Amino acid sequence: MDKQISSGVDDRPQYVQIRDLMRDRIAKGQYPVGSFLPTESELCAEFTSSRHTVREALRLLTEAGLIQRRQGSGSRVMAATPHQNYVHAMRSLDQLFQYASDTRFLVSEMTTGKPEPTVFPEVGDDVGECLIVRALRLERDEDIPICDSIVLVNAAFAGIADELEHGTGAIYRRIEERFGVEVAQVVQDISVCPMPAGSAKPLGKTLQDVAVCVRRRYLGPDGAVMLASVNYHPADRFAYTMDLRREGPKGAWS
Amino acid sequence: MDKQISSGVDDRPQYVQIRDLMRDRIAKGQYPVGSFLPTESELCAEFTSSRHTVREALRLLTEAGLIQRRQGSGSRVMAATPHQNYVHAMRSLDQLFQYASDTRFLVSEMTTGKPEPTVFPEVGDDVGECLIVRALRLERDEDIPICDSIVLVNAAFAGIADELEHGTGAIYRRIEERFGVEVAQVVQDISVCPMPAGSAKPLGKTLQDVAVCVRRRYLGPDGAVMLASVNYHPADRFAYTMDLRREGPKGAWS
DNA sequence: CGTTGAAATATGTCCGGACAAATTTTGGGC
DNA sequence: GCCCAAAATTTGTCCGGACATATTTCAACG
Repeated sequence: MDKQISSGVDDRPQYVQIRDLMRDRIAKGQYPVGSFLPTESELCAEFTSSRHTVREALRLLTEAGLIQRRQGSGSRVMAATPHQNYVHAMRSLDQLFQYASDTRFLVSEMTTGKPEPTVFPEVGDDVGECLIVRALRLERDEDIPICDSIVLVNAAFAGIADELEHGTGAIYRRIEERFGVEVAQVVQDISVCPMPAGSAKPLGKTLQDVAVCVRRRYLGPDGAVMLASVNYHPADRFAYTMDLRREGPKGAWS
Repeated sequence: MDKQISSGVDDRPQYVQIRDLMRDRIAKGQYPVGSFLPTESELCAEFTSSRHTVREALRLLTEAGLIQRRQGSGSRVMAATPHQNYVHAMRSLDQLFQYASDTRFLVSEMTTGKPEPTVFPEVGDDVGECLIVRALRLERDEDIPICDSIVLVNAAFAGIADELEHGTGAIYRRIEERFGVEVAQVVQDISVCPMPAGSAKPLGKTLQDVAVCVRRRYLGPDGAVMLASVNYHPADRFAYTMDLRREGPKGAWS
């Protein structure tokens, strides 16, 4: 059996377990914002893990913006929960758009028919039968939904339906590989809107929350729409911070 | 002297040198998009480094979105260059906030007191009396409100109150000029939220609309908050479209 | 020819250790 | 009390190794 950080069976990697435990402690205020986490050595002792494993967990907490680390000083708690507070590299925003390769695609509905003009106003009226997929993207190793998606697949490529549920990676890329075609152009439209009724529940949000809506159209060399998608993201994932430091004072933690 | 990955003196960490070298190779097409990088073992041999060091470099390339790694498979090149499109888009989004120099500042309320912790959670509890200004920014030559602002001015700089209503330009800049101090650091936090009740009416919006919230803190050299502001923008000003016409690299757009 | 299962391959996880570099703390001198 | 140098502390970098797990390859089989 795998080594357990806390009681109960948990076959996830140790560093994920440690990260979650520390994240919970931070959220509960056991390590208040502004305070310092125990040193790596102390965490190694507590979890009976190697320094490498502990550092891996601390690195995840750093990327999540919960802590900041400084050589010679320690690990300081910067926020109690992700994405709401201040010092967070802009990199994280960029990473939000790289989710396709590393996430699970959980299909909840798959039908064929004409797309609703209100859902896909950009594809026009002259389209015929399409494959329409409703799915949730889940973060790797977690059950956290990244976005609720409605995907429209041109009938010519409806053959990928059988591998949508289990495959990984971007759908357009699999279409390219399987059918030997190439996406020539992608148009993306980003806006914010109230959380749609259909997306609130699967995303664990309410109608009072806000969604970031990302619409994409993938066009072939002939200009025809190969693929179109509407993605509703929980807006709080998009909060980000820019540190516009000008030659900051050395001792000052931002 | 440190071990050199390439010729010449370079005191940066090995994994940074390896990352840059691999990044250049990818950019030059030595490892084309879609191809696989050498295995970790091969890279260890080439650079005479440990696997840990090579993996650190590969991790950085992964975070940059240049490669994608899969257990059992290898490291696949996903893009020749970092995601310029998104970076560019973020920059333009940021430019939308460069309004301060060209807008009118319409003060509706000016008081002194302790800031509400819910409005300015980032300044902490230990602040004393501050100057608190509620104002609307109006587009130049128009009466269209750009955003609803709540500005917190450190008591030490409350003297600028008299010129707030008529001056132009960024407030922090005027504080710098008038008091001979310098802002050492600016931290900006962007998120979206439902339209706050107090901002809906002045902005001509309803509670069902969405607001883009921009929070800024201007810190002095000693780390003290000189100025803090919360700005609520009508979200529809921020919808925008990107044309990601692709040339060559098949990035991970999803 | 397709299928299955074993072997080879490649990355993921984890260990223990060593030294380097940055920061903080300590203590002596003024 | 303040300043400066030495010591202690803490994270950063790097090494070598081991086993686990996912994928690919390939030969044997039907």
